[in-house]
Amino acid sequence: MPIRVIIFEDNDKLRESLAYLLKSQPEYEMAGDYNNCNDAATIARVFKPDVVLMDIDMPGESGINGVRMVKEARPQTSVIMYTVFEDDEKLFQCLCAGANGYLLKQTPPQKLFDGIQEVLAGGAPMSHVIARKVLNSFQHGKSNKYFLTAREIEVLQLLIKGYSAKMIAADLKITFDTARSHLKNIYQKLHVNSGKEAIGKALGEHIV
Amino acid sequence: MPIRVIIFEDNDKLRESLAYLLKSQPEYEMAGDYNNCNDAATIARVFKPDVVLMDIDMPGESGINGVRMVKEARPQTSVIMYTVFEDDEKLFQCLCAGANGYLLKQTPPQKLFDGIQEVLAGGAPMSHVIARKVLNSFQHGKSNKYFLTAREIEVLQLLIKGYSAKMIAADLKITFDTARSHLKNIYQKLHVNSGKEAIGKALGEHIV
DNA sequence: TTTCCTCTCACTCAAATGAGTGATTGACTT
DNA sequence: AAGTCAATCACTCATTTGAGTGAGAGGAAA
Repeated sequence: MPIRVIIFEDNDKLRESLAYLLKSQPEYEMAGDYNNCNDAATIARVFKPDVVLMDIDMPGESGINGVRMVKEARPQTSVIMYTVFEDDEKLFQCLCAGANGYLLKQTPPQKLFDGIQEVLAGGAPMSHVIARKVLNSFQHGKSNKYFLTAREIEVLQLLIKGYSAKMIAADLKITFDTARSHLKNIYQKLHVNSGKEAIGKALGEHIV
Repeated sequence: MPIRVIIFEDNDKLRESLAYLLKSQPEYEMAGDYNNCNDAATIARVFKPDVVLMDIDMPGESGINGVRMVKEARPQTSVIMYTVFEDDEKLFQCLCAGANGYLLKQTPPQKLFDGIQEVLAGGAPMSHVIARKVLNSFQHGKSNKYFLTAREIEVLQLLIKGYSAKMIAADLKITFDTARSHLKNIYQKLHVNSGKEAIGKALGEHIV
């Protein structure tokens, strides 16, 4: 019995070439390919795919919601994210939404096929970079979903105590500029634009 | 049966004149007067006072701990704080420690006697200023132990959302300077020196 | 009536902050 | 050997912030 695959990908060329590749392999059956995932739930229910390849950035519903919809409609379907982005935040959201794998588009087709086999075997195919990030997120005890480094967490903790950049620098025995550099990186990872927002987010989401 | 009173007050003159006043009234019995409350627990247990007059700022154990000790040693003893300070923070701490009344030292002796009667009748003698503060602290739903005004709470909530002074001003339709004015007042009441600290304290102590 | 408090607004000044950019080092991976 | 990444440091620039001080208007309380 061939493996039923559905693709959600708004880039027409990429989607079609992927579909062509899969169709050319006897062990796969293309059950459909779409340039948006607005009806992902229905599609999953009707065509009962074994595997879904899902892009993240698509017009209309994002692939993140796409995962959610597919998984709610048909939990036994495996969903593999297939995207150029390795955005930490989106990565985490996809995993929370129930994605079973996360491959970057730089992945060569053969690896993609391997990934499909792996996910069907109960595995979790991930690009190396992604895998490390996921693992790291569990090392630190907290819910470090923004992938802050150990040093950045230190800095964030001091920031929450109300320390200024100068005080943080003194406390950690680093330069003023280094402290500010860490702060800037933290703000980026947390998607905020100020220390105040960072503190609010950190305390609100129990990052530290 | 005379009312047994004990005074804890480090100002010798004030303590002695209070003691003298009380001794001159037949309905009161001075059970002791001390310039510190380090042994307040023992004293309360041994002399079983009906009422304790307690200063806040004393060498050694503070009057705040004094209240706690007396109340733990002998819960049926009524404790009246008698102090020059109307510091919001200390006021709150005293109330939490179990004080039954809070009179300012500007209170004339006659009012002090009235207060003693009131507390024995199950009342809660408080200077007017104090009374209002205590009431206000319950109007706003939260644990507003820093006596922030309604407006200040609004501002604080926006601050926690990461708003800058400029954004707060726009949101509340007030001037930039007024917004900053509120912020400065909030920092004072919260005993902090920056918005970051204020956010930390507010979220940490569930003020909002 | 007078006092007190809250909210409002204004001005100044030094310091802190956010942003942008770039560079070096060392560790670890591939 | 080449590449990636964390951590370190540096310099600039416009903006924001904390502080200090002062003041007026309206309302509630004594």
